Amino acid sequence: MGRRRMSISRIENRTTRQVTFAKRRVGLFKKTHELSVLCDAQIGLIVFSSTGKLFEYCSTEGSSMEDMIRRYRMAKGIQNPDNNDQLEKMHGELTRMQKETLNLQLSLQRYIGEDLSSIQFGDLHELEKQLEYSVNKVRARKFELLEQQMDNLRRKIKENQAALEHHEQVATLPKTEEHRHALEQFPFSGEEQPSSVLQLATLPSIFNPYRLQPAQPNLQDFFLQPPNYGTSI
Amino acid sequence: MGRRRMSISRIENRTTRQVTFAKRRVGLFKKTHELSVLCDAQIGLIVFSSTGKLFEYCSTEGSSMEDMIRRYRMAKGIQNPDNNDQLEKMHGELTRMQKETLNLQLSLQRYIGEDLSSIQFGDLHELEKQLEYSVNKVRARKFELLEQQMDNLRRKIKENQAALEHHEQVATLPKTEEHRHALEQFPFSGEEQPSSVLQLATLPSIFNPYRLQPAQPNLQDFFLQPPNYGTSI
DNA sequence: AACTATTTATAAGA
DNA sequence: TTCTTATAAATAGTT
Repeated sequence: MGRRRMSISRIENRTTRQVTFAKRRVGLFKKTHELSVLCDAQIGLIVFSSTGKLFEYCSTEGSSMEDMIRRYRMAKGIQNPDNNDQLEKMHGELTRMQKETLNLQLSLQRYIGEDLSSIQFGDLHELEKQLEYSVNKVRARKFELLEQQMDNLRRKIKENQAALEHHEQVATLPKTEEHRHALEQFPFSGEEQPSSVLQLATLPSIFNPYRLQPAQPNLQDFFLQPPNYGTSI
Repeated sequence: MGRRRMSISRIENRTTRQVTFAKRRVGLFKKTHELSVLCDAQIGLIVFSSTGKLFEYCSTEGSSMEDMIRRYRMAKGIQNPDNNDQLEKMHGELTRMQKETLNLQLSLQRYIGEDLSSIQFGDLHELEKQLEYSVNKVRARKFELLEQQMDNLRRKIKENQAALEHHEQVATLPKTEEHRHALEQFPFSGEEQPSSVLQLATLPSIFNPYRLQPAQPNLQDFFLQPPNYGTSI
């Protein structure tokens, strides 16, 4: 539809191509609009020029290209594959975690001696035994640490004494004071621990969780279950 | 471009509209293709007829409409807003829950007497006190329940005795056997509890979580942290 | 689905 | 660029 018949293949002349693009682009959008109006069709048109510029048309009824895309995907049976899958997965995980956390919280409550009214006698007895076992373990551990400290102190005293005796032979000034000071720097360090454990022991108190604060309430924003009991000690 | 000039507004005659749609649709797709070829443009065209049928064109170079959509969103700076937002949110929640669960698991470990090696002496002492407090609470509760049972039994015995005495006056057959049987049906039901608590007490054992199995390992599939310690009693 | 009178789109030129 | 115009293409109404 011009002065000359032309074959449909890429226009090599850059200028001509750009001019043609501009003209035909307008024509295409016009025809698109006409079709959508005349025939009551929903049309979305996305055009990227060879220079990368974006032109779009959408026969919007209030909505926009995104709605067009949604409808397109609906029609194709594609449910936003990548993203939706992930969402599903995450939701499942969240639900499971929620349950797990709830169970853990309930367990902790029992060990903390809260809300015992809902426990049957037999289970109470089991709980008592468990707690006794734990106390014994804790006491044993305390004893262990105390013994180690004692050993350490005894050793230090021995060393001190040896040094002192040696000193009395060599010089007159006693170094006892210095030793005591060095000891006070580390008020309790009974055991030779592997470094990783040492690190753990010096972590912030949030990692000594048995003195933890009540459960974070942030989930209530997202889900509907309201547990909301303090795990206070 | 027809026998008659026509205004661009919805064609009311259904048949005419559908015929026109078919004709113009072909024309539109042809023009779309021509533009993409002549001017080296990338074009995506989505058409829904008024009857809901989908037609699409995409100037694909190996890729398809989905790539077109991706490029479109890139160009618009939109990164799938709704969905991505939700993903972000969920991920945040999951991370928080993970931390919470980890903390709870660590707490439980302590109350169960496991992995005490990483606890400092002072904290051990606190833990001991907490455990002692819990044991006392549990024992108090047990005592409470026992007392209630005793009261119940005493009352039943009294009733029994009264009934027996009354019986000796009225008939000769003693009803003691029947009473004992009735009691055995409920081996331990000391207390008059509110119905909600009663319900809780008879829930499946998953809700008596202090005898719970080790933490569910399902998260390892999804995340990289491997806690994996049994919370066995 | 094919025809054709007419309108519309547009290639090339100004 | 934009406007003009000769001509190709599209298509409304008809068959």
